[in-house]
Amino acid sequence: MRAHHRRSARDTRLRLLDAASELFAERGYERTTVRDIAARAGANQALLFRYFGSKKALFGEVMARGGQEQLRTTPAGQLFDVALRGMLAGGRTGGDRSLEVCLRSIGGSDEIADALRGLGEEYAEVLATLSPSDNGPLRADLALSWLLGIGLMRVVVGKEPLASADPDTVSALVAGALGNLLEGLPVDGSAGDGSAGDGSAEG
Amino acid sequence: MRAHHRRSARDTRLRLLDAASELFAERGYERTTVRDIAARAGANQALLFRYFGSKKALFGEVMARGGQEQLRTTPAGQLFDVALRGMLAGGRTGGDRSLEVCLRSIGGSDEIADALRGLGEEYAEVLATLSPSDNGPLRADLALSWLLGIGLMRVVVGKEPLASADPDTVSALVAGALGNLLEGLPVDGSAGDGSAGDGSAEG
DNA sequence: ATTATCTATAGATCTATAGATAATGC
DNA sequence: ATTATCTATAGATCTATAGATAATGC
Repeated sequence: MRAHHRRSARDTRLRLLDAASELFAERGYERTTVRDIAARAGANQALLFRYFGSKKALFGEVMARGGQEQLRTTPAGQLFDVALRGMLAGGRTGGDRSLEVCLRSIGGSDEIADALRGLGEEYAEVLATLSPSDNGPLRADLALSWLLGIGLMRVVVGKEPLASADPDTVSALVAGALGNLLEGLPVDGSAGDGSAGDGSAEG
Repeated sequence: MRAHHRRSARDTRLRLLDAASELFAERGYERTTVRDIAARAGANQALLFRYFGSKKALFGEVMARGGQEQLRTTPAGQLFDVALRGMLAGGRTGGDRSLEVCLRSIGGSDEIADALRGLGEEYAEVLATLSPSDNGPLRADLALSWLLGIGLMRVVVGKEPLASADPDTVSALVAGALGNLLEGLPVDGSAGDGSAGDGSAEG
Protein backbone atom coordinates (compact mmCIF):
# COMPACT_ATOMS: atom_id res chain seq x y z
CA MET A 1 0.00 0.00 0.00
CA ARG A 2 1.13 3.45 -0.75
CA ALA A 3 2.15 5.43 2.29
CA HIS A 4 1.65 9.14 1.92
CA HIS A 5 4.09 10.12 4.58
CA ARG A 6 3.13 13.75 4.30
CA ARG A 7 1.63 16.09 1.82
CA SER A 8 4.57 17.07 -0.33
CA ALA A 9 4.24 18.73 -3.69
CA ARG A 10 7.74 17.60 -4.59
CA ASP A 11 6.94 13.98 -3.82
CA THR A 12 3.66 14.05 -5.69
CA ARG A 13 5.35 15.64 -8.66
CA LEU A 14 7.97 12.92 -8.69
CA ARG A 15 5.40 10.15 -8.35
CA LEU A 16 3.50 11.59 -11.29
CA LEU A 17 6.71 11.72 -13.32
CA ASP A 18 7.55 8.11 -12.49
CA ALA A 19 4.05 6.90 -13.22
CA ALA A 20 4.08 8.74 -16.52
CA SER A 21 7.44 7.20 -17.46
CA GLU A 22 6.10 3.72 -16.85
CA LEU A 23 2.79 4.21 -18.57
CA PHE A 24 4.19 5.94 -21.61
CA ALA A 25 6.63 3.04 -22.01
CA GLU A 26 3.86 0.49 -21.57
CA ARG A 27 1.15 2.03 -23.69
CA GLY A 28 2.59 5.01 -25.53
CA TYR A 29 1.54 8.61 -25.30
CA GLU A 30 -1.92 8.48 -26.82
CA ARG A 31 -3.23 5.48 -25.01
CA THR A 32 -2.13 6.80 -21.66
CA THR A 33 -4.65 9.19 -20.12
CA VAL A 34 -3.84 11.75 -17.48
CA ARG A 35 -6.26 9.93 -15.21
CA ASP A 36 -4.26 6.71 -15.69
CA ILE A 37 -1.11 8.53 -14.67
CA ALA A 38 -2.71 10.18 -11.66
CA ALA A 39 -4.21 6.89 -10.55
CA ARG A 40 -0.89 5.05 -10.70
CA ALA A 41 0.80 7.91 -8.89
CA GLY A 42 -1.91 7.87 -6.24
CA ALA A 43 -2.59 11.52 -6.92
CA ASN A 44 -5.49 13.60 -8.08
CA GLN A 45 -5.70 14.18 -11.79
CA ALA A 46 -5.87 17.94 -11.41
CA LEU A 47 -2.43 17.98 -9.80
CA LEU A 48 -0.87 16.78 -13.02
CA PHE A 49 -1.88 20.04 -14.66
CA ARG A 50 -0.90 22.06 -11.63
CA TYR A 51 2.61 20.62 -11.62
CA PHE A 52 3.29 20.11 -15.32
CA GLY A 53 0.91 22.40 -17.15
CA SER A 54 -0.21 19.92 -19.77
CA LYS A 55 0.06 16.30 -20.76
CA LYS A 56 2.49 17.19 -23.54
CA ALA A 57 4.73 19.13 -21.17
CA LEU A 58 4.80 16.11 -18.88
CA PHE A 59 5.80 13.95 -21.83
CA GLY A 60 8.60 16.38 -22.55
CA GLU A 61 9.90 16.08 -19.00
CA VAL A 62 9.77 12.31 -19.17
CA MET A 63 11.78 12.27 -22.37
CA ALA A 64 14.28 14.80 -21.09
CA ARG A 65 14.86 12.98 -17.83
CA GLY A 66 15.94 9.53 -18.97
CA GLY A 67 16.95 10.09 -22.53
CA GLN A 68 20.56 10.91 -22.79
CA GLU A 69 21.96 9.19 -19.73
CA GLN A 70 22.76 6.06 -21.71
CA LEU A 71 24.43 8.18 -24.36
CA ARG A 72 26.75 9.86 -21.92
CA THR A 73 27.75 6.81 -19.94
CA THR A 74 28.40 4.41 -22.81
CA PRO A 75 31.53 4.31 -24.99
CA ALA A 76 30.73 4.61 -28.68
CA GLY A 77 31.95 1.13 -29.46
CA GLN A 78 29.50 -0.41 -27.03
CA LEU A 79 26.58 1.90 -27.58
CA PHE A 80 24.78 -0.23 -30.12
CA ASP A 81 25.00 -3.41 -28.13
CA VAL A 82 24.05 -1.72 -24.88
CA ALA A 83 21.06 -0.01 -26.43
CA LEU A 84 20.01 -3.20 -28.20
CA ARG A 85 20.18 -5.17 -24.98
CA GLY A 86 18.25 -2.51 -23.16
CA MET A 87 15.59 -2.75 -25.82
CA LEU A 88 15.56 -6.54 -25.71
CA ALA A 89 15.11 -6.42 -21.95
CA GLY A 90 12.09 -4.20 -22.39
CA GLY A 91 12.23 -2.43 -19.07
CA ARG A 92 13.00 -5.48 -17.01
CA THR A 93 16.40 -4.12 -16.18
CA GLY A 94 15.19 -0.74 -15.12
CA GLY A 95 17.28 1.01 -17.74
CA ASP A 96 16.38 3.86 -20.01
CA ARG A 97 13.14 3.20 -21.89
CA SER A 98 13.08 6.36 -23.96
CA LEU A 99 13.38 4.53 -27.24
CA GLU A 100 10.58 2.23 -26.22
CA VAL A 101 8.40 5.16 -25.29
CA CYS A 102 8.93 6.60 -28.75
CA LEU A 103 8.21 3.30 -30.46
CA ARG A 104 4.90 2.94 -28.73
CA SER A 105 3.94 6.54 -29.30
CA ILE A 106 4.72 6.80 -33.00
CA GLY A 107 1.84 8.03 -35.06
CA GLY A 108 0.40 9.85 -32.11
CA SER A 109 1.48 13.32 -33.08
CA ASP A 110 4.20 15.21 -34.88
CA GLU A 111 5.78 16.14 -31.59
CA ILE A 112 6.38 12.47 -30.87
CA ALA A 113 8.05 11.99 -34.23
CA ASP A 114 10.16 15.05 -33.46
CA ALA A 115 11.18 13.57 -30.13
CA LEU A 116 12.21 10.30 -31.75
CA ARG A 117 14.10 12.12 -34.47
CA GLY A 118 15.94 14.17 -31.89
CA LEU A 119 16.85 11.16 -29.80
CA GLY A 120 17.82 9.26 -32.94
CA GLU A 121 20.11 12.04 -34.02
CA GLU A 122 22.08 11.78 -30.80
CA TYR A 123 22.45 8.03 -31.14
CA ALA A 124 23.27 8.18 -34.82
CA GLU A 125 25.87 10.86 -34.28
CA VAL A 126 27.78 8.62 -31.94
CA LEU A 127 27.37 5.55 -34.14
CA ALA A 128 28.57 7.47 -37.18
CA THR A 129 31.97 7.89 -35.56
CA LEU A 130 32.40 4.12 -35.85
CA SER A 131 32.22 4.16 -39.60
CA PRO A 132 34.98 6.16 -41.27
CA SER A 133 33.49 5.85 -44.74
CA ASP A 134 31.94 8.83 -46.44
CA ASN A 135 28.43 7.56 -45.91
CA GLY A 136 29.09 6.86 -42.26
CA PRO A 137 26.06 8.85 -41.14
CA LEU A 138 23.81 6.82 -43.44
CA ARG A 139 25.27 3.59 -42.12
CA ALA A 140 24.64 4.83 -38.61
CA ASP A 141 21.02 5.56 -39.48
CA LEU A 142 20.65 2.06 -40.84
CA ALA A 143 22.10 0.56 -37.68
CA LEU A 144 19.76 2.63 -35.57
CA SER A 145 16.86 1.61 -37.79
CA TRP A 146 17.63 -1.99 -37.11
CA LEU A 147 17.74 -1.36 -33.39
CA LEU A 148 14.34 0.28 -33.45
CA GLY A 149 12.86 -2.26 -35.82
CA ILE A 150 13.91 -5.07 -33.51
CA GLY A 151 12.34 -3.26 -30.58
CA LEU A 152 9.20 -2.72 -32.60
CA MET A 153 8.78 -6.34 -33.60
CA ARG A 154 9.84 -7.82 -30.29
CA VAL A 155 8.45 -5.50 -27.65
CA VAL A 156 5.55 -3.74 -29.31
CA VAL A 157 4.30 -6.28 -31.83
CA GLY A 158 5.42 -9.44 -30.04
CA LYS A 159 6.37 -11.33 -33.19
CA GLU A 160 7.63 -14.84 -32.53
CA PRO A 161 10.23 -16.27 -32.48
CA LEU A 162 11.92 -12.89 -32.02
CA ALA A 163 9.81 -11.94 -29.01
CA SER A 164 11.08 -14.88 -26.96
CA ALA A 165 14.54 -15.17 -28.44
CA ASP A 166 17.59 -15.22 -26.25
CA PRO A 167 19.17 -11.75 -26.11
CA ASP A 168 22.66 -13.17 -26.56
CA THR A 169 21.63 -14.94 -29.74
CA VAL A 170 19.96 -11.84 -31.14
CA SER A 171 22.89 -9.66 -30.22
CA ALA A 172 25.34 -12.06 -31.85
CA LEU A 173 23.37 -12.33 -35.07
CA VAL A 174 22.95 -8.61 -35.37
CA ALA A 175 26.54 -7.83 -34.48
CA GLY A 176 27.75 -10.30 -37.07
CA ALA A 177 25.73 -8.71 -39.83
CA LEU A 178 26.46 -5.18 -38.71
CA GLY A 179 30.17 -5.82 -38.70
CA ASN A 180 29.93 -5.33 -42.43
CA LEU A 181 28.19 -2.04 -42.02
CA LEU A 182 29.92 -0.33 -39.15
CA GLU A 183 33.55 -1.20 -39.51
CA GLY A 184 34.38 0.04 -36.07
CA LEU A 185 31.92 -2.19 -34.32
CA PRO A 186 33.84 -4.46 -31.95
CA VAL A 187 32.89 -7.66 -33.71
CA ASP A 188 36.18 -9.16 -32.64
CA GLY A 189 36.15 -7.61 -29.24
CA SER A 190 39.31 -5.58 -29.61
CA ALA A 191 38.62 -3.12 -32.41
CA GLY A 192 36.48 -0.87 -30.28
CA ASP A 193 39.14 0.64 -28.09
CA GLY A 194 37.40 3.57 -26.60
CA SER A 195 39.54 6.08 -28.44
CA ALA A 196 38.47 4.88 -31.86
CA GLY A 197 35.99 7.63 -32.33
CA ASP A 198 37.83 10.40 -30.56
CA GLY A 199 34.76 12.58 -30.47
CA SER A 200 36.24 14.99 -32.96
CA ALA A 201 34.49 13.58 -35.98
CA GLU A 202 30.96 14.86 -35.77
CA GLY A 203 30.93 17.34 -32.98
CA MET B 1 -13.76 18.40 -60.03
CA ARG B 2 -15.30 15.17 -58.95
CA ALA B 3 -17.99 13.99 -61.31
CA HIS B 4 -20.69 12.00 -59.63
CA HIS B 5 -21.86 10.33 -62.77
CA ARG B 6 -24.69 8.73 -60.91
CA ARG B 7 -25.55 7.73 -57.42
CA SER B 8 -23.90 4.39 -57.04
CA ALA B 9 -23.42 2.68 -53.70
CA ARG B 10 -20.70 0.52 -55.19
CA ASP B 11 -18.77 3.57 -56.40
CA THR B 12 -19.12 5.41 -53.14
CA ARG B 13 -18.02 2.36 -51.24
CA LEU B 14 -14.93 2.07 -53.39
CA ARG B 15 -14.10 5.75 -53.06
CA LEU B 16 -14.35 5.44 -49.29
CA LEU B 17 -12.06 2.42 -49.37
CA ASP B 18 -9.49 4.23 -51.51
CA ALA B 19 -9.63 7.37 -49.39
CA ALA B 20 -9.18 5.28 -46.26
CA SER B 21 -6.18 3.46 -47.76
CA GLU B 22 -4.49 6.74 -48.52
CA LEU B 23 -5.25 8.42 -45.23
CA PHE B 24 -4.34 5.45 -43.08
CA ALA B 25 -1.00 5.30 -44.89
CA GLU B 26 -0.45 9.03 -44.48
CA ARG B 27 -1.54 9.50 -40.89
CA GLY B 28 -2.16 6.10 -39.37
CA TYR B 29 -5.38 4.74 -37.96
CA GLU B 30 -5.85 6.94 -34.93
CA ARG B 31 -5.13 10.26 -36.53
CA THR B 32 -7.46 9.60 -39.40
CA THR B 33 -11.07 10.43 -38.59
CA VAL B 34 -14.07 9.02 -40.37
CA ARG B 35 -14.91 12.56 -41.41
CA ASP B 36 -11.48 12.93 -43.03
CA ILE B 37 -12.09 9.77 -45.00
CA ALA B 38 -15.59 10.80 -46.06
CA ALA B 39 -14.34 14.23 -47.07
CA ARG B 40 -11.57 12.86 -49.27
CA ALA B 41 -13.99 10.38 -50.80
CA GLY B 42 -16.47 13.16 -51.45
CA ALA B 43 -19.08 11.26 -49.50
CA ASN B 44 -21.15 11.79 -46.44
CA GLN B 45 -19.69 10.55 -43.21
CA ALA B 46 -22.76 8.49 -42.35
CA LEU B 47 -22.26 6.37 -45.46
CA LEU B 48 -19.01 5.02 -44.08
CA PHE B 49 -20.95 3.33 -41.33
CA ARG B 50 -23.68 2.24 -43.67
CA TYR B 51 -21.22 0.50 -45.99
CA PHE B 52 -18.57 -0.74 -43.56
CA GLY B 53 -20.22 -0.89 -40.18
CA SER B 54 -17.42 0.70 -38.20
CA LYS B 55 -14.08 2.42 -38.58
CA LYS B 56 -12.29 -0.70 -37.45
CA ALA B 57 -14.08 -2.87 -39.97
CA LEU B 58 -13.06 -0.42 -42.67
CA PHE B 59 -9.47 -0.67 -41.49
CA GLY B 60 -9.74 -4.43 -41.74
CA GLU B 61 -10.92 -4.20 -45.33
CA VAL B 62 -8.09 -1.85 -46.20
CA MET B 63 -5.52 -4.22 -44.77
CA ALA B 64 -7.08 -7.26 -46.40
CA ARG B 65 -7.29 -5.64 -49.81
CA GLY B 66 -3.68 -4.70 -50.48
CA GLY B 67 -1.75 -6.80 -48.04
CA GLN B 68 -0.75 -10.03 -49.54
CA GLU B 69 -0.55 -9.15 -53.20
CA GLN B 70 3.15 -8.39 -52.95
CA LEU B 71 3.69 -11.67 -51.15
CA ARG B 72 2.06 -13.72 -53.84
CA THR B 73 3.65 -12.03 -56.82
CA THR B 74 7.24 -11.86 -55.58
CA PRO B 75 9.74 -14.75 -55.56
CA ALA B 76 11.20 -15.39 -52.12
CA GLY B 77 14.69 -14.38 -53.13
CA GLN B 78 13.51 -10.93 -54.19
CA LEU B 79 10.90 -10.35 -51.52
CA PHE B 80 13.11 -8.45 -49.13
CA ASP B 81 14.49 -6.09 -51.74
CA VAL B 82 11.08 -5.50 -53.33
CA ALA B 83 9.46 -4.78 -50.00
CA LEU B 84 12.36 -2.55 -48.95
CA ARG B 85 12.15 -0.54 -52.15
CA GLY B 86 8.41 -0.23 -51.79
CA MET B 87 8.96 1.13 -48.30
CA LEU B 88 11.70 3.49 -49.47
CA ALA B 89 9.38 4.83 -52.16
CA GLY B 90 6.76 5.57 -49.54
CA GLY B 91 3.73 5.35 -51.79
CA ARG B 92 5.20 7.23 -54.71
CA THR B 93 5.14 4.09 -56.81
CA GLY B 94 1.57 3.24 -56.02
CA GLY B 95 2.49 -0.12 -54.59
CA ASP B 96 1.26 -1.84 -51.47
CA ARG B 97 1.44 0.41 -48.43
CA SER B 98 0.19 -2.05 -45.85
CA LEU B 99 3.43 -2.09 -43.93
CA GLU B 100 3.47 1.69 -43.88
CA VAL B 101 -0.09 1.77 -42.62
CA CYS B 102 0.93 -0.48 -39.77
CA LEU B 103 4.01 1.55 -38.94
CA ARG B 104 2.01 4.73 -38.64
CA SER B 105 -0.73 3.08 -36.64
CA ILE B 106 1.38 1.29 -34.06
CA GLY B 107 0.45 2.09 -30.52
CA GLY B 108 -3.08 2.89 -31.55
CA SER B 109 -4.70 -0.30 -30.41
CA ASP B 110 -4.02 -3.96 -29.91
CA GLU B 111 -5.85 -4.78 -33.11
CA ILE B 112 -3.27 -2.79 -35.05
CA ALA B 113 -0.42 -4.69 -33.43
CA ASP B 114 -2.26 -7.89 -34.30
CA ALA B 115 -2.53 -6.79 -37.90
CA LEU B 116 1.18 -6.04 -38.09
CA ARG B 117 2.06 -9.33 -36.43
CA GLY B 118 -0.12 -11.18 -38.89
CA LEU B 119 1.34 -9.44 -41.90
CA GLY B 120 4.84 -9.91 -40.47
CA GLU B 121 4.26 -13.61 -40.08
CA GLU B 122 3.53 -13.97 -43.75
CA TYR B 123 6.62 -12.06 -44.77
CA ALA B 124 8.83 -13.81 -42.24
CA GLU B 125 7.60 -17.21 -43.30
CA VAL B 126 8.79 -16.59 -46.82
CA LEU B 127 12.06 -15.03 -45.73
CA ALA B 128 12.77 -17.94 -43.41
CA THR B 129 12.99 -20.25 -46.40
CA LEU B 130 16.11 -18.36 -47.47
CA SER B 131 18.04 -19.32 -44.39
CA PRO B 132 18.56 -23.06 -44.00
CA SER B 133 20.04 -22.79 -40.51
CA ASP B 134 18.08 -23.95 -37.50
CA ASN B 135 17.36 -20.42 -36.40
CA GLY B 136 16.16 -19.40 -39.85
CA PRO B 137 12.85 -18.05 -38.51
CA LEU B 138 14.71 -15.82 -36.09
CA ARG B 139 16.95 -14.55 -38.85
CA ALA B 140 13.88 -13.84 -40.93
CA ASP B 141 12.36 -11.86 -38.05
CA LEU B 142 15.54 -9.85 -37.79
CA ALA B 143 15.54 -9.09 -41.50
CA LEU B 144 11.91 -8.02 -41.32
CA SER B 145 12.70 -5.90 -38.29
CA TRP B 146 15.31 -4.07 -40.26
CA LEU B 147 12.88 -3.46 -43.09
CA LEU B 148 10.34 -1.99 -40.72
CA GLY B 149 12.91 -0.02 -38.78
CA ILE B 150 14.14 1.58 -41.98
CA GLY B 151 10.59 2.48 -42.92
CA LEU B 152 10.04 3.89 -39.48
CA MET B 153 13.08 6.12 -39.52
CA ARG B 154 12.81 7.19 -43.12
CA VAL B 155 9.10 7.55 -43.79
CA VAL B 156 7.54 8.15 -40.42
CA VAL B 157 10.27 9.90 -38.48
CA GLY B 158 12.10 11.52 -41.39
CA LYS B 159 15.57 11.06 -39.94
CA GLU B 160 18.33 12.46 -42.12
CA PRO B 161 20.39 11.42 -43.98
CA LEU B 162 18.32 8.26 -44.31
CA ALA B 163 15.16 10.08 -45.29
CA SER B 164 16.73 11.54 -48.41
CA ALA B 165 19.14 8.73 -49.19
CA ASP B 166 19.21 7.13 -52.61
CA PRO B 167 17.20 3.89 -52.56
CA ASP B 168 19.90 2.06 -54.49
CA THR B 169 22.52 3.01 -51.93
CA VAL B 170 20.32 1.93 -49.04
CA SER B 171 19.37 -1.29 -50.73
CA ALA B 172 23.00 -2.13 -51.47
CA LEU B 173 24.17 -1.42 -47.93
CA VAL B 174 21.41 -3.47 -46.38
CA ALA B 175 21.77 -6.33 -48.84
CA GLY B 176 25.48 -6.50 -48.14
CA ALA B 177 24.96 -6.79 -44.43
CA LEU B 178 22.01 -9.13 -44.72
CA GLY B 179 23.94 -11.51 -46.95
CA ASN B 180 25.56 -12.62 -43.74
CA LEU B 181 22.28 -13.22 -42.06
CA LEU B 182 20.04 -14.87 -44.56
CA GLU B 183 22.43 -17.04 -46.51
CA GLY B 184 23.33 -19.08 -43.52
CA LEU B 185 26.80 -17.83 -42.71
CA PRO B 186 27.63 -19.52 -39.41
CA VAL B 187 27.67 -16.42 -37.30
CA ASP B 188 26.00 -18.36 -34.55
CA GLY B 189 27.26 -21.79 -35.44
CA SER B 190 28.36 -22.53 -31.92
CA ALA B 191 27.86 -20.41 -28.86
CA GLY B 192 31.40 -21.13 -27.78
CA ASP B 193 32.73 -19.29 -30.78
CA GLY B 194 33.09 -16.18 -28.70
CA SER B 195 35.32 -14.41 -31.15
CA ALA B 196 32.43 -13.83 -33.47
CA GLY B 197 30.12 -12.48 -30.90
CA ASP B 198 29.28 -9.85 -28.45
CA GLY B 199 31.74 -11.08 -25.91
CA SER B 200 30.01 -11.98 -22.74
CA ALA B 201 30.96 -8.66 -21.22
CA GLU B 202 27.64 -6.91 -21.21
CA GLY B 203 29.06 -3.65 -20.02
C1' DA C 1 -41.17 2.38 -54.41
C1' DT C 2 -36.69 1.82 -53.51
C1' DT C 3 -32.44 3.12 -51.85
C1' DA C 4 -28.52 6.38 -51.80
C1' DT C 5 -27.56 10.33 -49.25
C1' DC C 6 -27.84 14.01 -45.76
C1' DT C 7 -29.05 16.34 -41.12
C1' DA C 8 -28.90 16.38 -36.47
C1' DT C 9 -27.50 14.54 -32.44
C1' DA C 10 -26.67 10.98 -28.85
C1' DG C 11 -23.10 9.16 -26.15
C1' DA C 12 -18.48 8.33 -24.92
C1' DT C 13 -13.95 9.98 -24.25
C1' DC C 14 -10.43 13.02 -22.97
C1' DT C 15 -7.74 17.38 -21.58
C1' DA C 16 -7.94 21.22 -18.85
C1' DT C 17 -9.77 24.71 -15.46
C1' DA C 18 -12.27 27.13 -11.68
C1' DG C 19 -13.30 27.08 -7.26
C1' DA C 20 -13.96 24.57 -2.83
C1' DT C 21 -11.83 21.86 0.92
C1' DA C 22 -8.38 20.18 4.01
C1' DA C 23 -3.87 19.53 5.83
C1' DT C 24 0.21 21.75 7.04
C1' DG C 25 3.52 25.64 9.16
C1' DC C 26 3.57 29.75 11.96
C1' DA D 1 -2.21 31.76 6.47
C1' DT D 2 -0.52 29.07 3.12
C1' DT D 3 -0.68 25.64 -0.13
C1' DA D 4 -1.55 20.77 -1.38
C1' DT D 5 -5.46 18.37 -2.79
C1' DC D 6 -10.17 17.35 -4.37
C1' DT D 7 -14.88 18.15 -6.73
C1' DA D 8 -17.33 19.38 -10.48
C1' DT D 9 -17.59 20.62 -14.95
C1' DA D 10 -16.54 23.18 -19.27
C1' DG D 11 -15.23 22.41 -23.84
C1' DA D 12 -13.42 19.84 -27.53
C1' DT D 13 -13.19 15.67 -30.03
C1' DC D 14 -14.71 11.57 -32.16
C1' DT D 15 -17.61 7.33 -33.41
C1' DA D 16 -21.98 5.91 -34.37
C1' DT D 17 -27.14 6.10 -35.09
C1' DA D 18 -31.96 7.54 -36.03
C1' DG D 19 -34.72 9.61 -38.98
C1' DA D 20 -35.52 12.85 -42.85
C1' DT D 21 -34.72 13.97 -47.76
C1' DA D 22 -33.77 13.33 -52.53
C1' DA D 23 -32.51 10.90 -56.60
C1' DT D 24 -33.15 6.86 -59.14
C1' DG D 25 -35.89 2.62 -61.44
C1' DC D 26 -40.44 0.90 -62.47
